[in-house]
Amino acid sequence: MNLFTDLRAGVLSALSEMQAEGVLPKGLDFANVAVEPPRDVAHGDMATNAAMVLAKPTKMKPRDIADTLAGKLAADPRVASAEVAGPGFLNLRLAPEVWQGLVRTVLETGTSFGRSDMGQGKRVNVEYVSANPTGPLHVGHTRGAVFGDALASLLDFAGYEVTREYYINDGGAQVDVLARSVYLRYLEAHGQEVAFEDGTYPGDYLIAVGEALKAKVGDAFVDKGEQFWLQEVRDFATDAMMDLIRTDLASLGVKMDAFFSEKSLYGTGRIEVAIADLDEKGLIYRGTLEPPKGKVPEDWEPREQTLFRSTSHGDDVDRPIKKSDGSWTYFAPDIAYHFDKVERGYDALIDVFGADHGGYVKRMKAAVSALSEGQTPLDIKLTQLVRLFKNGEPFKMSKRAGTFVTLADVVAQVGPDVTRFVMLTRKNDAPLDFDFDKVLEQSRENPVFYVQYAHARVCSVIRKAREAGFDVDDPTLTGADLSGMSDPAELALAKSLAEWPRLVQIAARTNEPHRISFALYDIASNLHALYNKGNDAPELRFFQESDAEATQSKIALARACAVVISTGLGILGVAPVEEMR
RNA sequence: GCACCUGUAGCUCAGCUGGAUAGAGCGCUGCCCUCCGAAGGCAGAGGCCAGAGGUUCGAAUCCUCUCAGGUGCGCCA
Repeated sequence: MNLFTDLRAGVLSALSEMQAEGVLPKGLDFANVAVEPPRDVAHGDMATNAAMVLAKPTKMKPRDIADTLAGKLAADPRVASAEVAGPGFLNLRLAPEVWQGLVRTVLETGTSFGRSDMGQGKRVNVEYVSANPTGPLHVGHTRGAVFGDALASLLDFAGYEVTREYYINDGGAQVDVLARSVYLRYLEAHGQEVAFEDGTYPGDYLIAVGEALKAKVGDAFVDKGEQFWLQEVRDFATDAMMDLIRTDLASLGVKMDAFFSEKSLYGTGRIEVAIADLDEKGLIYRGTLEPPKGKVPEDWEPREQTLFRSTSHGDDVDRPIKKSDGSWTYFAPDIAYHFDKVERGYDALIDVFGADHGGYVKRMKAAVSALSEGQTPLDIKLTQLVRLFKNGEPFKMSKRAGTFVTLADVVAQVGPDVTRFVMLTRKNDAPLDFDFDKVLEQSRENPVFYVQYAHARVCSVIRKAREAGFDVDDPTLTGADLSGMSDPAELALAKSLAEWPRLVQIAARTNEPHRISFALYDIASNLHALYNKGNDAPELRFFQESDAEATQSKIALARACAVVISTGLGILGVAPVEEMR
């Protein structure tokens, strides 16, 4: 149920009636007719732009169309009044029963309120995190992980069939570096003095891996050349790193449906197949790229390479898929990976990258467009930097200074729920400030607290009513008499709940889960406003000590609010709290 | 030099498929607690939506150009 689409259907049927009566010509396009909440509440509950949209094609005056439409809509029992305003807006005021019915609907449908079939079961693959398996996840990864996970849940809620996927970059040179670093720790575990030079990972997290390797192979690799151990240590180390990463993700409540190994593309002909597909389409050729304009690398010299004609699918320059020595560039396995995703038959692909991969977007889109012949849309969401603060002071992250902040650090300090919510309080393409102290503050400034507090308040009221012996279970609340719900603060809260299904759809359509956080904040502030109003107006309090019926009717609204907050937090992957401590 | 992202109140940011007088929090100003719902509440001031053109009945939103900040730019992933 979505009040706005319901009302829009009413508007459309009134419009076609007008066509049947000859007031409006046939064959009009109603696609741009919208029914939306007006920005200014003084304009009513709903507004439609129908008259203005249709004025031009019909060569009629907007106000004439609006007047006739108003007459028709006034006959709708849901509409209390319909007024023409401004340049031709039609403002609708809805009958109180509509809002009462809405609260009942929320209580009946529970956490399914706002679910939709918008996605029509289409299969979407959301790839996120995909961090190199060379160490623990840090703060930047955390944002990508939270964003991707919430987006996946959001799309699921909007009726898509979602796969959450992680691409393991275990095929490149960085895993050789990892293997050598683990080997050093292994030697260390055997009592040797080792030095970590440039090009190795000195992090402490590899000490345990070195020891585990010793436990597994004993001294078999000591004093042996790389050719004896590199491959095995590489596999051992990447497995260990992936275990670490999975543990990190689990601590945030992120669980992938699939892990895809880059390594599985090498030596199996899978890269070759993907490239051959592009070759058949005439998009692979040998050539030499122009040097980049402006700042040219000092060692730049023209080289003939194997190139992908990505410019034919919207890229700025063609991209190399083979290095000058004939080996694959990193782009080649990525093409093969996306080819695999296309072949798996997804209706849409989404990649979540860090902002530093921004330069990679066009070529990836070009590749998917070419591989799927334009059939599989790929949306790439970039998550901007996270700036860390402590007590309002910027907190620089540095591997060398040992102030490297990992996902595990963040979760350990503020908990998974706060971490997730805060990471979703900005849109993905804006930088995010994360202050370790502020996110734990209990004040209105802190959206996490504010939203959780709203939910906890409702729970507390319900507990109180139960202690008084009132029946405030959901089935009872659903049947409560809501006819007394008429205070502006009550109606404002009900209206913000009515917008929930619409907001979910907008968020899903734009792939922007942060809209959920803002919607929840809005609902929470309406609840707090109503609660505060109860200070001066005792008749508005949710808990009416001597009146079970009034309590049930008031709590029905509060409970509906809690249900929606809980639903929204569920999409964000945050557990609602029942009391603040 | 080119590409992508960003630019909205003093600060941090929302803003729907283009819709009416552009919103919130903080900060600022002024009111409101003996107790029963102040981990606060109510009200107010504060804007050339970076700038200039254009499209439109209508632009913060779409197009072009300019300016400022961030990110990236063949043989790193």
